[in-house]
Amino acid sequence: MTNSPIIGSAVLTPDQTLLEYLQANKLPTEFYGQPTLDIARQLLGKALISLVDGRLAAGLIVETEGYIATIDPACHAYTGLTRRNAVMWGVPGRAYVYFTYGNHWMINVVTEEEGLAAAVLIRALEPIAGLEDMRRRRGLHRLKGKAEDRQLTNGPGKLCQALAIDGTLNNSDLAGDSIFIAAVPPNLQLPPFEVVETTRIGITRGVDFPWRYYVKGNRFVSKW
DNA sequence: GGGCTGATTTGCT
DNA sequence: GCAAATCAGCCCG
Repeated sequence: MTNSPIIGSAVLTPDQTLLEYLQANKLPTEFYGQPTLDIARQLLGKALISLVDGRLAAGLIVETEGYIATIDPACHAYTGLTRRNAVMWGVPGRAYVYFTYGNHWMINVVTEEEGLAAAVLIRALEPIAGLEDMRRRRGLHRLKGKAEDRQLTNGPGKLCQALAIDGTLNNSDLAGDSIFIAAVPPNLQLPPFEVVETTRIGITRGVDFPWRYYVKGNRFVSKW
């Protein structure tokens, strides 16, 4: 009960029931074959779920960025196939998880057909389930309240830590069991929102591409 | 709230 | 060697 989300009209959703709903509403693999930037927009409001160590943790995607190797110097695959970026060249609907800055894992959704390297970086989530596990993994266990909860998942490194996503999940199927993306039940959906389209964060090349998308006004967005 | 800086490892040049 | 799709801590005010 302490982990159950309370949304809108104070409907309590036991985690077990929520998990069953999410598992039944996974986005189909065909979804990921659409153009990358369409996917980046459509992922807003969908849930990213992790079932690691038997624990459910999930959040609504509120910020994404597209990366497309053919024309984008900021894309890891821009200069060609390497061992690190190999998953991006593969089939759509997989997770490209990589390590950077000596500390942080990042999760991307692989898009486009096999042979075209492209992906959508998931940059921020609004937590909807498993908040106590997120606090523990983030080292925020003693912190309570909304101000601190914002720190759980308002950045790409933070959300991976909160959901226990690391390199062992690289190339995993996003319609699979460990991590997956799904539509959420009505009581957990974001209220109707506008999408802000702007330039990407933390890069030094391709800085003018307006390939970052976020939910306008959502407080879990990393930067606005 | 904003700016600066160190952390810490991987993989490419 | 060094830059990297970042973050936390510290300073300032």
